[in-house]
Amino acid sequence: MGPIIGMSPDKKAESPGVVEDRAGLRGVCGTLPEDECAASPLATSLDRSSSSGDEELTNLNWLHENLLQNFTLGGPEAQSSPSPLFDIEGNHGASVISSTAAHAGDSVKSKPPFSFSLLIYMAIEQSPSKSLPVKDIYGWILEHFPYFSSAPTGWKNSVRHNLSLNKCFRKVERGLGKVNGKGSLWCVDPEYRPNLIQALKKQHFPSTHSFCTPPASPPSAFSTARHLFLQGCSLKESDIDAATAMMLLNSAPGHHSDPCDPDSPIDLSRPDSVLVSSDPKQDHNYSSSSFQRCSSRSSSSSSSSLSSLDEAGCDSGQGRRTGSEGFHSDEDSEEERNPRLPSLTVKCPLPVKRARHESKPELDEELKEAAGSLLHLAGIRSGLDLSKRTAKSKKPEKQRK
DNA sequence: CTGAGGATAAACACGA
DNA sequence: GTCGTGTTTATCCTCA
Repeated sequence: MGPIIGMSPDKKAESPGVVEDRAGLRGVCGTLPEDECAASPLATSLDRSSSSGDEELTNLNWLHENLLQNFTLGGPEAQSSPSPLFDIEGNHGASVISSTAAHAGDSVKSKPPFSFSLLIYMAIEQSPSKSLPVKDIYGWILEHFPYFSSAPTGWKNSVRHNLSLNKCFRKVERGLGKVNGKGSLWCVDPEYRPNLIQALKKQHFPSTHSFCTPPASPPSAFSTARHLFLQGCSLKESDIDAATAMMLLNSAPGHHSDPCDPDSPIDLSRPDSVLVSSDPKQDHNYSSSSFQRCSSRSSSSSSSSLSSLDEAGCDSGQGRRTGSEGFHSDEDSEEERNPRLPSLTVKCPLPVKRARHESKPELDEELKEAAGSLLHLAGIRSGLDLSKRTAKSKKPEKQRK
């Protein structure tokens, strides 16, 4: 799936000048110590990009090099961290993303080599609270990708479009009863995080294999970067499959952290936080088709288990329409039956999923507990009336022409 | 050629 | 009424 990487670099690629680029670099350096910034690979990246032009967009050497350096900078602890990307305490993830975004941003005065989904993802992940209002997302993107400062305002529309359409992103109401007002917070649906990561790692590199089994001599710069990236995330394809299986067998509702609660970071090393399908048909997540192209050959093992998951109707429950976005699933119809729930409602890997593995009463109990906890965290009263909430959440039928 | 993913544009609704 | 935000639809482009 080229577009993620390509992102039509040629379309509006030529615009912001060096001055803006520098501005972008400044913004980027804001995330780094000054001395580091001075000696930063960013500079070289910038220089390189300035001199090499837009064709560099599809050349992710910058990412490779900078990621490598970033990991090096991160030191042993960073590398040993089970999940640096999502290690909220350590914030390694933030630095990785920051660096990645920064390098991407300053390495181009043209469009960043990331899809909007990834940009949004990075923005949100970089925020302390792991949730941002669109405005801040705009700001983050502008800060790290100066290209957009001079780009037509349509990109904001695209951002909103992505937020709305992509299942990866969930809206979190800032206050109770504020269902449709301005300024909702957006967070990354933990269920899709692995997929976003996959999108990142698979970006531009069709060969999953190269990632899983890093060759002595890198087949390509980015595959190495991906490898390192994934090392950092402790997330490998095999892990994903294993995680899926584990989830089926062991996951308990209580394990599901509040997706939008910064205090309950998603540990990717935890099976239940990794709901990823490697199976193209069951993959209703990020860039399913690209995954299909990239990895379907390598993992059909998880398809059966995932299909049972999907059959059970485990979705975000938001009933987001997939449209032409990257989240197609066979249970789209299920989503339609299950219209979008208010954010912070229990989302779920849920019980339904495991209906075939557990007795129903136990299941309901767990569901209630989990939902109650989440609602409590969210400050929402927990009168777990899912059906009611579902109905309520259903936006008043918009009378569209 | 086809299908999928992604980008973009536009229209519309809603709330502040 | 305006603006920002969120949703939805349509269209185009690129890539495998």
